[in-house]
Amino acid sequence: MKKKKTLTIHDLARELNYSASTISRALKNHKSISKKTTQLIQKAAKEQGYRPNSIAASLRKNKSKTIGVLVPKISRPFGSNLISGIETEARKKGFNVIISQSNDSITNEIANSKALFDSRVGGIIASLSMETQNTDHFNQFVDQDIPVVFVDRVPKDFPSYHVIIDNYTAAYRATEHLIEQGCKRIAHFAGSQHINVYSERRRGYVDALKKYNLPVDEELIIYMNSLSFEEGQQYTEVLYNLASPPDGIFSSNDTAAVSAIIYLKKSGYKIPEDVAIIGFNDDPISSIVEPPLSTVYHPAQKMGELSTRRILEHSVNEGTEIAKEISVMDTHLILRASSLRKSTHID
Amino acid sequence: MKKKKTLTIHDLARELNYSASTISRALKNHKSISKKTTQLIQKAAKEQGYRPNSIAASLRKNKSKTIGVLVPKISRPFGSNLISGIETEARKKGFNVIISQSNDSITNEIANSKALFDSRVGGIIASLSMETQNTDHFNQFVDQDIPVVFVDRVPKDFPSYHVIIDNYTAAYRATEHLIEQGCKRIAHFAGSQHINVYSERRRGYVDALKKYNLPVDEELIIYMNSLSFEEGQQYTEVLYNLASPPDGIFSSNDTAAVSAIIYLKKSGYKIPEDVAIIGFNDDPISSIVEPPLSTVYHPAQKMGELSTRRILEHSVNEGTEIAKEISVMDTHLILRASSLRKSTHID
DNA sequence: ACTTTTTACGCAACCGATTGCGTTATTTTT
DNA sequence: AAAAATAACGCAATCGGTTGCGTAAAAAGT
Repeated sequence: MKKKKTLTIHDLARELNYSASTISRALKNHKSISKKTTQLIQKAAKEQGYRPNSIAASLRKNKSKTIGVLVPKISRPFGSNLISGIETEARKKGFNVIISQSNDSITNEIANSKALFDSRVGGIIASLSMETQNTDHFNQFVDQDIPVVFVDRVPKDFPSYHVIIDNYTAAYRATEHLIEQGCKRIAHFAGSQHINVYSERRRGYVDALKKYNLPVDEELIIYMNSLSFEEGQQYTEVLYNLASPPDGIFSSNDTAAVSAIIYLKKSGYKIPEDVAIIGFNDDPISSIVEPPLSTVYHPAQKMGELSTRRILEHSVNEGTEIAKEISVMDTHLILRASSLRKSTHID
Repeated sequence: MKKKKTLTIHDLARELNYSASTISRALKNHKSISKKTTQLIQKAAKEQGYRPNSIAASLRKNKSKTIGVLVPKISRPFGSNLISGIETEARKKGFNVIISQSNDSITNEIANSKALFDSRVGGIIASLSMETQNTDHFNQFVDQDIPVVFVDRVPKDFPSYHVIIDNYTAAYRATEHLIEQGCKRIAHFAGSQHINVYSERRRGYVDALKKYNLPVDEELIIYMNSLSFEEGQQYTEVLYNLASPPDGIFSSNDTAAVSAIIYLKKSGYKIPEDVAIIGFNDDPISSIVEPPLSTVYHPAQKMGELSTRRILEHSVNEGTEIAKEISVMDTHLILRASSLRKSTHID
């Protein structure tokens, strides 16, 4: 099994009696090379299956056509849809995508950021881990003029692009919807409050209650660590052992919302009559659970595409000053049976 | 915003009065450098935040610590779990993971394989697109002694590692289970038959029927293109407009199985009493649908981890002859309410 | 005390493409 | 016809580590 040597521009140069520079330029359609020569070289390259070594090009140009991605978990719908969007947009422009996941650990996030830096990515797209409070490990990129785009879970202050949704308004609308459906005591499944998305969702929830003159009862705000299925079940039980349990739940994600639906049905509650529920994200399970879960559409894939475009723009306008620039993407409520009470239709 | 220059070993060399070779060796704990010098250099490197340029190393060594991944769709549970497993295992060993998705198009698959080759990946893990019948585009890797691992959807003949499950036996067991539950007319949702996983599942289904002396009725075998939710609904309708509709369905994936459940419930059928259903994959929706879907556990994450280990082994034992070597991973039935008839318990 | 080995490092080529600058040969301009 | 401009290409340095080979000094062996 002898390794066939890969063809280089030098091999082509020797064979065609041109210099390596001419080969290189011809392959890039550089204008200083005559049409005839260019065609001849490109033909030969193609026939012999020449494949450029992008490692060499990256080294020379001191930057690679690669985008580094740093997300909490790839296997969650948000993570995989985000990455799918990034991949789609990146590949269109000939960029590769290197992925990494922090598993919501700051230690991993730091280690991964170093690995991505070492491979000299041309840009980085990151969604912060649950544990991340300090973002110094992203400074190395800024120092090198490598564009950083934070998406969804973003830091408070960092001079870079942000691609987010309006969590506050979405949460406000979701809560308002439950109120319109007649809910008087609405619980909220909240996440860690140092993460922007969860604190904003809580804020929207609280403000909606206030707006409609409903009391804000801290007893009804459940702070979860991971908003997992198990946590959802566990805290739903707690909630419905209260003296006066809630008649509505706004959950910060679909997983916990679905687990609440399943738990409550088993306990004999009617959804949405006894308890109206709305989630967040529009994960696949939300349309499968019975009754189907109302939720907030989360444009993960599109956020990935836009984040990538931000990186590529910067890559073109080399040296553009990086400043904080925020793109807010649209979301909307997806109303399904878990929150739509018949009475509404009768009204 | 002037770009800080990145520190190189040459900078360190100048500053510490050593040659670049010594710096390089010291950082790698090469034995030919004295302990004292090694410590001194490592200390200085750390203090000044030296970060190796892995692009340069890759060029020189003519191979990168990078694994290329080629899957049909990242956003499907199988794709994202596979990638998650790959990422986890690769990062442990300091390898990066470059991803790409074919969206089940052979054209994309070929283009992506070229892109991965151009970036000189150290190995490649691929799951074939629906359209792939010819795998010549993977020869370039073999020619360069770059290890290729095919996973799940694999070609018939290709001298490389394969990581698969025993689709035949899993399908046989799933069908057998339906028969044990009393089904006499079992339909099968099949995928494209040139893809190993789908033809094997069909084969297992057919052999189980034969084994139990049930007739194989081609009318009950539905060949779908994508096994999507929509296709599932569409063909379930066809199936239940037959003169004598089936009393059981073995679907090649969960998505179509779930769509059948939903369609059939809406049409007034009882699951599993009228129709017992079993799917394949154990996607999250399968445990959420009502009744919960029986299915075949598919170890996507573990398959990713094992595939990665195969690549890394080869990377260590440089020049190992690449031969066809197949790893078959365990699966098992997950039995839930969609297929468990009460009568069984009464027997 | 002299030879052999080992230790500790430096030299310089190399990986493959890119690019600023320079050099002819050919055209165009005046 | 001489000067200027342009076209078409080559030279050689460069990107940042890596590594085979060479060498001087120190240690070990006889």
